[in-house]
Amino acid sequence: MRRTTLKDLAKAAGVSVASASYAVNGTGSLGEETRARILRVAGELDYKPNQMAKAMKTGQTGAIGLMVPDLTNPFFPSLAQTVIQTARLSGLSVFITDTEGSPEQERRSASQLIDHGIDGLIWFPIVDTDTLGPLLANTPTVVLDRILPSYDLILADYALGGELAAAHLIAAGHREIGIISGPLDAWSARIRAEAAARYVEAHAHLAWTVESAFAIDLDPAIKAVLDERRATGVIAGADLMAIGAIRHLQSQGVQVPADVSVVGFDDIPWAQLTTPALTTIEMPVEEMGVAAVETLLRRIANPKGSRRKIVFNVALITRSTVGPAAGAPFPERS
Amino acid sequence: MRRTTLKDLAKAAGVSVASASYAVNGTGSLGEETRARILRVAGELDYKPNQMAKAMKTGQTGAIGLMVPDLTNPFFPSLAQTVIQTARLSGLSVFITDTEGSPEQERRSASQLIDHGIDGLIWFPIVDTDTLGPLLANTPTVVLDRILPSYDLILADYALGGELAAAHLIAAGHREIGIISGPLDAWSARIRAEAAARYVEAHAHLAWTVESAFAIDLDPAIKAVLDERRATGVIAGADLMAIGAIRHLQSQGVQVPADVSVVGFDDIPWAQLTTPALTTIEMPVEEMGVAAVETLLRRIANPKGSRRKIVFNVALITRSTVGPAAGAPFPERS
DNA sequence: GAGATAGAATGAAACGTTTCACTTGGTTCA
DNA sequence: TGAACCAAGTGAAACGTTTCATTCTATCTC
Repeated sequence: MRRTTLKDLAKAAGVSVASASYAVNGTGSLGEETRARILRVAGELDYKPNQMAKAMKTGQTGAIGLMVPDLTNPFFPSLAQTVIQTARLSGLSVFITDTEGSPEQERRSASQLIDHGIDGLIWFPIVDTDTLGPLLANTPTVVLDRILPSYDLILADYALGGELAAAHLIAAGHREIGIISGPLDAWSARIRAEAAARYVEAHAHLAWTVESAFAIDLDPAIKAVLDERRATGVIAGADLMAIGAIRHLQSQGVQVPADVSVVGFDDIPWAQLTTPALTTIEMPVEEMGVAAVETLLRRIANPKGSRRKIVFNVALITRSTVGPAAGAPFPERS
Repeated sequence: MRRTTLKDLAKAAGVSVASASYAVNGTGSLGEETRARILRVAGELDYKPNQMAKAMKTGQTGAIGLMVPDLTNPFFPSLAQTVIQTARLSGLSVFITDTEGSPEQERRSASQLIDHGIDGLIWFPIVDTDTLGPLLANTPTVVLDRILPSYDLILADYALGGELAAAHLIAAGHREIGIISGPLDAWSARIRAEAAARYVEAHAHLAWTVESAFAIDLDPAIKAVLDERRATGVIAGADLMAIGAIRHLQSQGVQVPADVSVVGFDDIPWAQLTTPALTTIEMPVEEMGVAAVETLLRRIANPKGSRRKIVFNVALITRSTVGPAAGAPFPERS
């Protein structure tokens, strides 16, 4: 009833344990016919190598970790899915952990993963500081969406995204534009907001900027700013916040996009579902997930290679939350 | 630069390897003061037990698997999140795998997980047949939302849910009711549809039943049935399908709920976001996730114990997709 | 004071692999 | 003919733990 071990296999095939190991792994130098015989017997006995023993011997577990800040943010399940699928192609399993938006949890999760002996880690950090440096010293790691220079980096061109969003609103005639940024201690949020702000200031007027968590529920303070109606166009640093803003505006009887236009960021699946459907900046989640796994694999194979940084493109997805600036309450400036 | 091993620790503390092991694990019989000293040295050396070696010796990896059909269905990330969090409380890590709605993938995933040596498995099967029986023979397993009698089962009272949905529509005056069921080879879908149908037939009239995948995109055939407008009330076997139906109806100029009322099932996070917000049947995902982990832990501790079946309650969440039956095109009966 | 007893600590085997170093026997070649 | 070589196969150590069986020492009991 015990699982068959290499020793059982060796005995059954009448060879040494070493030969059995070589046959199973396709390594070593074995006669064509012996190898075939061993493999046949292995099939009959339904031999499956014990990964734990293998892991202990080789130090490789065949598992990688994926740390994301919040699985209920619909952005992350998409990412997780492609990571899982891509990893599977290489026979790797994926430990997923939700760091709950907290650097301490991040640290706990990381050390738990490392204790379990992962071969590598794909990490979507909460903030821009490398809080995990010493912990990850021996673990090949690729970082998503944050600038931590000591790792391989998978990014998207968020500066472009911010400009695209701003340009789109301005092209629609909006002159007073507000920005709801994500937490500024996160690179992706900061760069989006900065690029958008710069563009707005150059071509129109920046009415206000506020900072928000990546969530649908907006702070009362932010709602208050929205209620002042000083901007006819709003750029949100994430679709979740855009949706939150739209819902709030609508609840106050403000029409989107007739009264206020909104553009989001991320193109989460929900973005198509809202009414009106959300105009937003799309980032290639699938490609980023695939790139993350591939880069990790490369890093595992060659821990000392030079760091890699891959930047993906983003694109404006035009749906229905941006309309022409109507009854502009402020004087046009040419 | 090598990680400190038990042997290093033993040498540094001037004791045997065995003592070191006992001290670290709090087992064996050691003098109070020796134990303390070893632990202190362990702290200084930052000793971390090598889980792989431990796993090989004990056969326990401290990891569990979670297999779900589709991570992009927003129902599952919520589940995954609670499972991860609950597991973490017991120091367990979670392998997540997406079975992509396919029994073959399910089989592949399962054997991959087993090879990696999981201590137990939480499984949300695609269909009702135990396709994995032999594979899982030695792996403690709990099954969610399907009736596979040889495992521990975590369920919700979907029959009640179906009745609640039907009763709600009927109470609003609807007499012609259609059902969009999930795949009938899945228990949860079947039982919802059957209970709803039974209730409808007893108290009103069942206009039609169609079967759909758990997805937003509905078959043309289903859209055609919707277009016939033979029902003023629609019960969908999942929120995703309900949303799909509402979107289709709206695209045809049909008002929800003025012309047609819809109730969904699951109460996924999106349900609050649609316009109008979805009236649906809520199931306690968090509690189910927690129960799944707890049941699994119990089963791991006692593989031979009697099977457990936990059934959770469901509740109707009233939002805005159900309204009074207007201009009923069919004669009221009674 | 001798034997028994209990607590404290240790030695070493075992878990299932991988892999280095080695043997064996046959072939090649000068 | 024999040295050299090669391919095929083997033995055994090692990876880092856990844990059984054992030893040692000090204390207790009669």
